[in-house]
Amino acid sequence: MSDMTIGKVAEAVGVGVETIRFYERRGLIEQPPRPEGGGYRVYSDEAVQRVQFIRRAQELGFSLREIAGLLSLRTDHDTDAGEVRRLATDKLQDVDRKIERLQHIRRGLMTLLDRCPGEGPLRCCSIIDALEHDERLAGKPTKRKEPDMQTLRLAIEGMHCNGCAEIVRHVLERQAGVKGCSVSHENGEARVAVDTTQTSAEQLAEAVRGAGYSASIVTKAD
Amino acid sequence: MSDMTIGKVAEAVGVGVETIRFYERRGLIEQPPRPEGGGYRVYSDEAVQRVQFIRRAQELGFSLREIAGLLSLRTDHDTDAGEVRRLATDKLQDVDRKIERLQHIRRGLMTLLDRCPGEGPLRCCSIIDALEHDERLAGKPTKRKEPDMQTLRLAIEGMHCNGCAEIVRHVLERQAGVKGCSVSHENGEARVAVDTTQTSAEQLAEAVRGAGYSASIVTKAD
DNA sequence: CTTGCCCCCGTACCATGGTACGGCCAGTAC
DNA sequence: GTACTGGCCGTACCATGGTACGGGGGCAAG
Repeated sequence: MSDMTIGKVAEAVGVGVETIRFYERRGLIEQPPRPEGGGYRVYSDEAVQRVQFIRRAQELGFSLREIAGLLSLRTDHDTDAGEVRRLATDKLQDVDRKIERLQHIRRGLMTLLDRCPGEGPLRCCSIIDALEHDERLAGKPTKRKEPDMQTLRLAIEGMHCNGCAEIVRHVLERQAGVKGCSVSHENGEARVAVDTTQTSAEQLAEAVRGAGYSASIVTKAD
Repeated sequence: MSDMTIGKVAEAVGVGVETIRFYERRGLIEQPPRPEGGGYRVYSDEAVQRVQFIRRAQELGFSLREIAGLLSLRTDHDTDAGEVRRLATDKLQDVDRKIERLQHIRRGLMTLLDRCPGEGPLRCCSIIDALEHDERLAGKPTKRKEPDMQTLRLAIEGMHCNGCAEIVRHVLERQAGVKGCSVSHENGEARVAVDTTQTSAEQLAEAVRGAGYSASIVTKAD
């Protein structure tokens, strides 16, 4: 398996030869040893591993720049696993933001399709109409007047690990009006920054219960 | 309002001057009339409308190329509204595919974070480990062996308008295993296409209740 | 009539993740 | 030995949606 040419590596991983050279230029993989005078690159199994690492990380949504970071963390033996975890949670938030944005777009399209007759002459087309004149499209989701931000605290039982805390955090962050929150599995507590014109401590607690934990209100909105 | 320079138009719409010239180069807006010999561009209100049209369409997820198509449809009086609707539904599917892809990524990240200790030396890091050796990553979320798709029906009370129906739809679509659903505020009913190996009618009803509506099961999985 | 702001144009550049091309050389198979 | 496959290298190019820059000119107010 060792001593492969670039073409073999590319085939093994399922990418193009040019792609591997591209990763090399980007500093994601180091130049493999070569016979002096510069003949063919000679790759080992590790190189294949490395390229697969890159591909898997890409599937998780990491950019090449971020993957370069992951790879150097991996090599650096002082790295704490918490650091990697932090990168992963950052990426999760990033993905959530993208999903949120797409769902906003989705709602817009649905609204338009809802009132679209679906046929007839163009001047009846509600979609074109909306794009031309509309304040409704931008107007509808923007009509949140004067948010009232507060920080609420919930006591939560039943979280066994950080994974649980993570789940609770995501449940909370999905709630309307929640701008951010931190959940500690050690303390059994969540602190939630929330716009109380859009939700209440009760609703948040209920959402957490819906995810299978017990929740009670420590500090509620005044 | 008429006879504006490019800067005024840009300000009115809230984009950069360069952006307008860029749209012009792309053929999205035609060269406005100018004094012979070529002085400043003179824009009318229509130009502002047109740029706003472009921006709104972008907010709905259309690319500039697609917007060029929409604009020419708009000008062409033979266009049937059905054509526009088709473009919008195509885009909706497109958005749904992107959401689907992001949710796949999301599930992968969550799986990793679930089994991550969150601290300790790097060799214990399950995330790096997974990226290095894993078939599990692709394996875990893919190990949905033989999904069992069914259509369930829920009776839902408390939906006052299409906005409510929309909320319910989104709550349902967030549930694991839900592939699609339609919610009618008139009928007080939701039909949900679901993989019953991943969730149940009860869970879905509970999710709807969590959003503040009452839900009962009309047709459950067999 | 001069100052100063805005606009003109063409071109280059940003990030992102590659893909393509052309001329040349390494290695191998017959 | 020679033909052929495949690797080497630098550079250019793809789409996407702009942003930046520099040298020049229009236009209006003071």
